[in-house]
Amino acid sequence: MSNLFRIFQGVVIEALGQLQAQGKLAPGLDLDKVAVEPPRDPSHGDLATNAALVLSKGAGMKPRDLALALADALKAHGAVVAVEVAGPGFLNLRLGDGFWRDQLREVLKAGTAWGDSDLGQGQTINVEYVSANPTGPMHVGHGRGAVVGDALAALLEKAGFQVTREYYINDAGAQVEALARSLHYRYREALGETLGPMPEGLYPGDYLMAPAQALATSEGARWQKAPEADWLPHLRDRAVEAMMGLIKEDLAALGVVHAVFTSERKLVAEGAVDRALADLESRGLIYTGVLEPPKGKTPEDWEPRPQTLFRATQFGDDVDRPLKKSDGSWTYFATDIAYHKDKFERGFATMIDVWGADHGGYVKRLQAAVKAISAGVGELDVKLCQMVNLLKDGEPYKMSKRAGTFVTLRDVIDEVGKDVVRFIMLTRKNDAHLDFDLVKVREQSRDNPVFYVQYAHARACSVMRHAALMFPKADLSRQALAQAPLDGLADADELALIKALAGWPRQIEAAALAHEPHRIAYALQEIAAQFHGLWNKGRDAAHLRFLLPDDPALSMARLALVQGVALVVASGLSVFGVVPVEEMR
RNA sequence: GCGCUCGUAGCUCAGCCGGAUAGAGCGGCGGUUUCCUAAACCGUAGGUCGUGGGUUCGAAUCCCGCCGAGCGCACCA
Repeated sequence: MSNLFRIFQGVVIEALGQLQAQGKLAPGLDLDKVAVEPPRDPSHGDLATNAALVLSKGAGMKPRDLALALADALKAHGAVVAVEVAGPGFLNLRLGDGFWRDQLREVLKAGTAWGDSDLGQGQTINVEYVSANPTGPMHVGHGRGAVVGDALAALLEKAGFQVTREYYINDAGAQVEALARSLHYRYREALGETLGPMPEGLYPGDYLMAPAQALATSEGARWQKAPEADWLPHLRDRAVEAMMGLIKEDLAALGVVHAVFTSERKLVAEGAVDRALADLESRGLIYTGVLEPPKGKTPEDWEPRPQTLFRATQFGDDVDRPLKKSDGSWTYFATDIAYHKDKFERGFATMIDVWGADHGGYVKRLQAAVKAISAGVGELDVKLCQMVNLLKDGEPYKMSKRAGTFVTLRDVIDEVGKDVVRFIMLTRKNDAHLDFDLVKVREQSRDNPVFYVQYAHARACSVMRHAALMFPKADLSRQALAQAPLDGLADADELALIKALAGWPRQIEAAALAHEPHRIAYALQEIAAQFHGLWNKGRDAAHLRFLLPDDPALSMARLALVQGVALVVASGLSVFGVVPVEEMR
């Protein structure tokens, strides 16, 4: 465990135990609320604990008295150089410079594994993301879900969870039948027929032309005049296969690879839906009833009729939800229940789904279903991704299929590169709108976070390269730097940067627990800002420069810090699936 | 009408399962600058955290009402 805040939480709890053993503190207190965190204001110290505040009531002591007693106990710890009671009863701890320098050694020893955590204890988590309908290439919005899901999966892995990346193929509904008809249409064109514009409700994009041509070549005209019922299943399979091929190419271009692809059609064919619903049925959670129309917005063709309903209201949903369509087939919800039951039975008590925000109204019912099919054990977290506003130099870059300015995910990746796409997609909370400016993301300026963070890494690498020239005989490997004397690192900003690097494991754990990969982007920007700030100090004050030709020893100490920065930036970028650059072009 | 997501500085947004004087970038204002290759740097002004209650030692954070924005609302996914 490298999260020193968790380590010191243990230290505090141990100290409290000592007080209890000495009869200075009441026994049997609930210590769960005792937290150790960084103080808002660094001048307050390095660590702060609320122990006295949260325990005072149960202990029957004034917070300040408890704090003073705890302070005495904590002073015994070797790394602690000062303990102060502050405010209403906070305890601020200050750790010695030597402790922090040792933390930097730990960073160097760990390399990009710095921040890896045992928090998850190998617990399995299923992250389902993208799951775009196989009806065409991915657009930019899908790309956001892809990046968020992928980074979240990597983040959880770094935090010690065992993650399965999964894609659910919606290959069973009316949409893929429309896709099959669209393919048939293109197929007839490929065979030489001249048809008008694609009928309403079909997929008019030209991405079906190649699969249609392939179909015409390999299977000839046998489906050209045949009745729909004869060719539809076959063409549907061909079309889905082709579209999944497209999607996988797009994902590959983005560096996203799923471990498991689950087919809705296959799930239905194997009877998973029947089994899941039989299970619910046996527990009395399914009934036939008539739903009220939504108040204030009654659909025009509303007709009260009995439906097969799941008792979602028993699990926190607002109304009971239909499982069968009027034609007798399953609703999407019914198959989704089966799918999540399947995931649960495959060993995933914790499931995360990444969806577009327009599916927000669907969250409650599926969470209700997960509770129902897992006897309350399973947990579903849904991350909703808001829209991506594509801009070009501040102007809206409107996407319109008709005007031919439809921008696919692939277009954007080809234009700015996968690493830029990935990073930018993670610079906002998933549920906030995201502006993606094709021009600004390539600017080399302070307000372009991709550049700013990459530049920190490149600058650090640049300093290392210079060091190799300046001190040709020195061993600059991170292992060697970890052994170097670091006493020279004494400037306040240097120590502050070390503390930021030392706090990295906590950032990883907090982001992982919250299922919020975007926090890593902000953490990286802060570390980059501190590093650039330190570099800039060297411009005016020559004695603060990293490389001092006349002082190899101090240079080595500072190179340890520079190398530490590069490693932490690389550690964070690896979570994002972004390659750290060694120099800016 | 109901539900979901949200409402923080002029703009774009952070704010870590409640914590100590609310942060960053851009923009504004005032300076500095060609420097370890580095496309700048330093300083400064600016906020009733939509609003009204409540819980708490303590609320931007949790609960309720209201206002406003986006999304969704049987049988599409």
